[in-house]
Amino acid sequence: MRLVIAECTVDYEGRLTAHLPRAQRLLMVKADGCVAIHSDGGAYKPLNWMNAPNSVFETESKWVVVNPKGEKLTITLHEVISDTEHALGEDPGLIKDGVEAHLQELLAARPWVIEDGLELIRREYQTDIGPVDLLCKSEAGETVAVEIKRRGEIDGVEQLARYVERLDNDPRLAPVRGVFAAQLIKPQAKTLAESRGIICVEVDYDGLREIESRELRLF
Amino acid sequence: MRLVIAECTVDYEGRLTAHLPRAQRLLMVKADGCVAIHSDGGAYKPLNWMNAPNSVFETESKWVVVNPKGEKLTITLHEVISDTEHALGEDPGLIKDGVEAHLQELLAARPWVIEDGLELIRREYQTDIGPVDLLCKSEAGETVAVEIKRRGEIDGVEQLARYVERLDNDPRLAPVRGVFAAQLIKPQAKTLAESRGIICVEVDYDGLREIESRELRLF
DNA sequence: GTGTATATCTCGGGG
DNA sequence: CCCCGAGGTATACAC
Repeated sequence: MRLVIAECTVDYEGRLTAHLPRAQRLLMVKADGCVAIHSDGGAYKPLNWMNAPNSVFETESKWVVVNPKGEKLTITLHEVISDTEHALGEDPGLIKDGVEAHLQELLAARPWVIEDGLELIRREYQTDIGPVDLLCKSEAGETVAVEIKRRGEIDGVEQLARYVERLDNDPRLAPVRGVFAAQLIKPQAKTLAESRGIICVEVDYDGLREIESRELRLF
Repeated sequence: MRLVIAECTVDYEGRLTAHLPRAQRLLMVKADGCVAIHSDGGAYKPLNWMNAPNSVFETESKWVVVNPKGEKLTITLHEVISDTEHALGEDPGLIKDGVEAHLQELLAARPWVIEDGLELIRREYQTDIGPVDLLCKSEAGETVAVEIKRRGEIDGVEQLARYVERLDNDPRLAPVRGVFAAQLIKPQAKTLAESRGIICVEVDYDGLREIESRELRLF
């Protein structure tokens, strides 16, 4: 990784046009060739950047970075304050826990948590407009499409409504109803869900993990 | 801005739980206190981070970063290879062009580009589920809700459909129809729009800018 | 490759 | 403050 501290101006032309007036900034060039220009504030997002794959053409006072899509980043260097390089090697990568995929796993194994008597037919059931998180059968014999989110917002309700509409046209599945399951469901999403005939269920993630670890300890 | 190259392990507990095994990485600390941990690849996104506002508690071999929401980032330093600091000063900031706001401005001033005889009533017309980009009146006297996007995708059509449904319930506005205007509209979005009775219009952004600059030169 | 859904999204604006 | 929408979203995954 190369780190350059420099007084620079920057121009980007691509999906939009953008310009950075002259100032001191950090230029970060990673091993894969991607370039990021950071100021001394503002979270982790750089002011400007160019992702790999790209090509860097470097002269004393100017870097021109282009990519195959025709985007172009031009960095004009007025003064270089520091220029260092460190070989970091491959990173073993981030280990995550607690995202939607895990919530889906937990619920797929325990669909009765969502609704009494619910039985799983299939996870990630494919439709021609995308995958339904859980396809289930209710105690009364209806098909139930379950959409799982960490945070339940309007988009998720729309997504589920599209699936239910599509699935309900399949005579092998009809009648189909929808259940929207999330750790937290926003009021707007609840209102929209109700008007679409979709049931909302708020799920206790920590409680589910508790149950999971108890089950694991039994075996 | 402080830049540290170090062999480290990292743990994050907050909105999720995440762990980074021991490896060499860049630790970036900005003037506002935010911390980002970068590997030597993977675009501009750090492996792990903590945004301002936060507090950093630093000892020889460990940094603990906590924020008011109760999130916690723990960095264990096994070996520090480099530790430098540079004062960059305030950044004048990015100047952008070509985003949705500008497209909306251009169309608000020339609604006839969207549809012959269209007249603007109001920009950012507020409804209880959000703002409509342009509210217009057609030559035939209907109300027309216009949703403007740079790239027209399914989400935008759903959003517009919600607005039209809501506005059509207002007797002062009814009948209301929708027009979906974008530089480029994806086939799926067109199909969905058609099934919702929404008209699609593809807008020539560069052409509009041409017209704008010609108009400016006249005055 | 396109299409779809997720994200510790980030960021900015409005109430 | 939260809510909402846009983003050069980036990223992963299925088809």
